[in-house]
Amino acid sequence: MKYKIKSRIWIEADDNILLGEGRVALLKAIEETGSLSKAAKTLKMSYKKAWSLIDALNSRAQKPVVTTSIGGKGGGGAELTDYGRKLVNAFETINKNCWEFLDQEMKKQLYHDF
Amino acid sequence: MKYKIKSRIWIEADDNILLGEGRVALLKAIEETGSLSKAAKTLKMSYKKAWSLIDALNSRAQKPVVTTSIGGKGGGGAELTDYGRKLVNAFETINKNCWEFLDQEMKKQLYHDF
DNA sequence: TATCGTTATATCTTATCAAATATAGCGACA
DNA sequence: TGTCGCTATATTTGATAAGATATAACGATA
Repeated sequence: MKYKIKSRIWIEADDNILLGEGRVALLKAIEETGSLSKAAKTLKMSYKKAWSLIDALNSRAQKPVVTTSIGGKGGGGAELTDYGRKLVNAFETINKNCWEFLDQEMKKQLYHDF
Repeated sequence: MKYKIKSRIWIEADDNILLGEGRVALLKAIEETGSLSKAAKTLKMSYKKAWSLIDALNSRAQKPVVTTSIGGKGGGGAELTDYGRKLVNAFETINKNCWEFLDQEMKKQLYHDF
């Protein structure tokens, strides 16, 4: 059997994307670097795109996910809120469980044919 | 809770997409109409795109999924093979199960917060 | 053998999205 | 008070995907 099953999950709020794999990766990079611009750089993403993603995320989430500061020591920065960390953890847990579930489902089907 | 979880699954063969929701919808339309061009029309898709999808599908699948004929009564046509029908059924079963699984997973997380 | 609706394919144009560029403003700190 | 790296935002350019258009070939049927 050479077939592989893949998946992509995301969370929506009011029919708009709130959180998907890309935003989760960005959130994790923000947590590691403490800055939106550095996070964007490590993900080889434009600052603008990173900012847009976080802006949409914050405006649609029920509580702030990322807090930012301008100026001051180091020029400013960005960091996750506790709520943001919870969201990331929940997303990654569900995503991992989904992969395992789908692998099982695929094996079930393999008993039959293909 | 206003958050909703969504998903998209697909099957790959040799790191190329074999079957996803779009192609499954196309296959079902082919089965209903007996023709690639009519199927494309009902899905508001260009014939070219439909043909490309089916061409990729047939060339990557282990067995033919769609058979076509040119000329003759009605000008020709397209129909699913038994193998194609099995693929469609397997995909839709897995997809439906995945949705249910994710809804459950989401509820588990809701016990905690959000 | 002319007609018809289909498959099959190439080419060109358009639209959409991503990327690049530019610029303003901020506040700690030296 | 000048510098620095960062956030925040608009605008322009470029690349890639999608769409439109055109055309050939095919075989049953009348």
